Amino acid sequence: MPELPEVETIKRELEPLLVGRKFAAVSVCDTKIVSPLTVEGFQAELVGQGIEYLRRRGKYLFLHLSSGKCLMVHLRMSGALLFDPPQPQSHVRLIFFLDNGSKLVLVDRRRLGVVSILDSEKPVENRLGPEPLEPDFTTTEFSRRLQGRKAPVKAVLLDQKVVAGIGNMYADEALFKARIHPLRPAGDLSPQEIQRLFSAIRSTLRSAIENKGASVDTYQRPGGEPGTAHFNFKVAHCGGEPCPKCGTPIQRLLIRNRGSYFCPTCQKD
DNA sequence: CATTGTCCCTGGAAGC
DNA sequence: TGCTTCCAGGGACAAT
Repeated sequence: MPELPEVETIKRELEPLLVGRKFAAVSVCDTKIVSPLTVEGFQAELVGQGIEYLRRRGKYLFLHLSSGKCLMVHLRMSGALLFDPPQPQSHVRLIFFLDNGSKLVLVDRRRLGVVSILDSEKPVENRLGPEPLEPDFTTTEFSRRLQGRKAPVKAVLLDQKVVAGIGNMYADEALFKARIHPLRPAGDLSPQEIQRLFSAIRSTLRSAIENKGASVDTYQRPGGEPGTAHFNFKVAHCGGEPCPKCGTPIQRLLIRNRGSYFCPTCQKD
């Protein structure tokens, strides 16, 4: 499930392969993914367009086109962008043919992924909070965004308007590292806890990027390789296993219908 | 505005 | 063995 580190990895690895290329043709294998555009409308926006640069914002990926518009891609749960896959793939939704004979294939087993053509990043930007690894994300800013919120801190971390790019796995990992129980009301955290969580979010995401993302489900990099970040997971998807710090079995509970993993000893209520 | 619940979607696992 | 049911979860959206 691509979260910030996975999308960042995909962006970095696709960048040298795509920038400077042109779209020669586009095959739409699943018309739902380009909705509300028609197949013809989607193709008309892309064919002949050059790819000038790539940008990631939260879990969104943008390919900026020579027309000034951009192709927005959100992979959601099961999407992947594969560059020149050697084997025929199942669940192919879109094929982008480039002017050098290469192709970029969007596969998405569960069909939750979203693709659209936008005039700018603005509509997405307006829905997102700060980038957790950029300088404008500070403890003061983070603290201000948690202020007064009564919802569980785990739920608030998943709110993309608070911080962009954190998903279920990295929220659990950051809370464990900061030793904070996922059900604590976000607005009740002490300044020390906010500082710990702030640092934990950043170090968890940075380390995951260094490890090229976590291949827990269907995530694969554009060349088909897995990431290795999941080998460092302490709690995420580790229900029943002993906590690496104290040996207590990792517990799982549902918060807003999201499976949440934590150590009941290290993360006190 | 903050918060909560529902829906989308499908392959694999679990249950009968 | 074969069928049905449940589950994973990001984010848009509606309701309160």
